[in-house]
Amino acid sequence: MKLSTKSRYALEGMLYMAVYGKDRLLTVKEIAAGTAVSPAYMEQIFFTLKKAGLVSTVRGAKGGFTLGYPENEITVGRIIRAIDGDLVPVSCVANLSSCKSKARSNCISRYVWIRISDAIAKTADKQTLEMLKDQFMKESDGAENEDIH
Amino acid sequence: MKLSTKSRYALEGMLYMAVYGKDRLLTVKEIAAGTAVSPAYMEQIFFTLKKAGLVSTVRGAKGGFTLGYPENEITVGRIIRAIDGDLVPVSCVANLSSCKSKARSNCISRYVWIRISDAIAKTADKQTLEMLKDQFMKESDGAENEDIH
DNA sequence: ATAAATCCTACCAATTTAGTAATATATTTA
DNA sequence: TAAATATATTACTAAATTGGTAGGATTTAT
Repeated sequence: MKLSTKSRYALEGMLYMAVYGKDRLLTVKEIAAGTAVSPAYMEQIFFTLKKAGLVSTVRGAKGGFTLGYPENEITVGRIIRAIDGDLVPVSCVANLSSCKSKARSNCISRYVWIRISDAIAKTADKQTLEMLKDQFMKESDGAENEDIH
Repeated sequence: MKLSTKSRYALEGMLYMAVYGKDRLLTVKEIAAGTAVSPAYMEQIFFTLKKAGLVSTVRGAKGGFTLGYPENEITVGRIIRAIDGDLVPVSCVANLSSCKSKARSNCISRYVWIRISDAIAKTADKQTLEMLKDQFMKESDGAENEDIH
C-alpha cells in the first residue's frame, strides 16, 4: 500500500488551507513555509491535487490556491487517493489476474488484505478537513504559540 | 507503512503450514512449491519468521518447520510485524522526535495516521491462522481441485 | 560419508520515493 | 508594455526500499 510522506504533506497542506485560507488565496510559498516542506516539492504536490480537483487555482500574480470543495466534503481518503492512488496494499487485491499462484490459500490471504484495505479506507474516509480543523482549533485554545509537540 | 508482498508470502506460507502441516514437519521446499514462491526467497522469509519465534525448526536431514504457536494465537498482525516491522505508516508516528516541523498542524495530521495505524493493527490482529484455515476448509468443500480464483 | 535440510550473510537489479530544477504560461501592477 | 509574481508542466536525479538470487556453513538422519 501507499501511505507516503507525500500524502502526509498533502494533508498538512490542505489542513493549512482549511485553517488559514478561509476566503483568501494562499500561495504555495506560504503553504510550504507553514508546513515546513520545500516549496518546489509542495508545488508538485499541489499540482497533483489540482488535477484531482481537490484545490482550485488562480494563475498569475496575486494568484494562489483555494480548497476545491467544502471542508466537510474533503476527506483524508480523497487526499491520499489523489496522491498515492488507491488504498490497496497488495497488487493482487486490486487486480485479480495478477494472482498467478495456483495455491488456493492465496485466495484466503487475499481476503485478509481486502479486510485491511477496507479498514484503512473506512478510517481515512470518515475524517474530514472540517473535523481536523475543529480539532486543531480546540487544541490551539490557550496555547497559541507553543510549538510543542 | 509496509504491507509488502514479502509479508503476504509469509502469511501464505504460514497458512499453508496450518492447513497441510498438522503434526508433521514441512520443508521450505514443499511450502514454497505449495505457495508458488521461489524456495530461496521463502527460506529467507522463514528465517525471519524463525527469529520471531513464529515457527519452530528441526535442522538437518528430515528436518523442517512447524508452527511456533497454536494456530489460534498466530495472528496476521504478528506475521506482518515479524516481516515488515511495525504497522506504522509514517515515521513521524513512530518516533515523535522526527516531527521536525514547527507547523502545529502536523500534530493533527499525526493523529490521522495514528488512527489509520490503529485500524490496520486492529484488523490484522483479530485474524488468526485458525480462522483463516477454517475459512479455507469451508471454501474448499466440494471444490477440491478447482484452481479458480 | 553423504545427502538433506536449515542457518546465515552478502549481494544485486529494479523500482519507488523524495526532492531539485528549469522552463513555459498566465496575470497583476506600475 | 515591462517587470514581477504565481501557477503549470516536465525532466531529471540521488537515495532508499523491495524483491530476489547465490552460496557457503552447519546440523542431522541414514
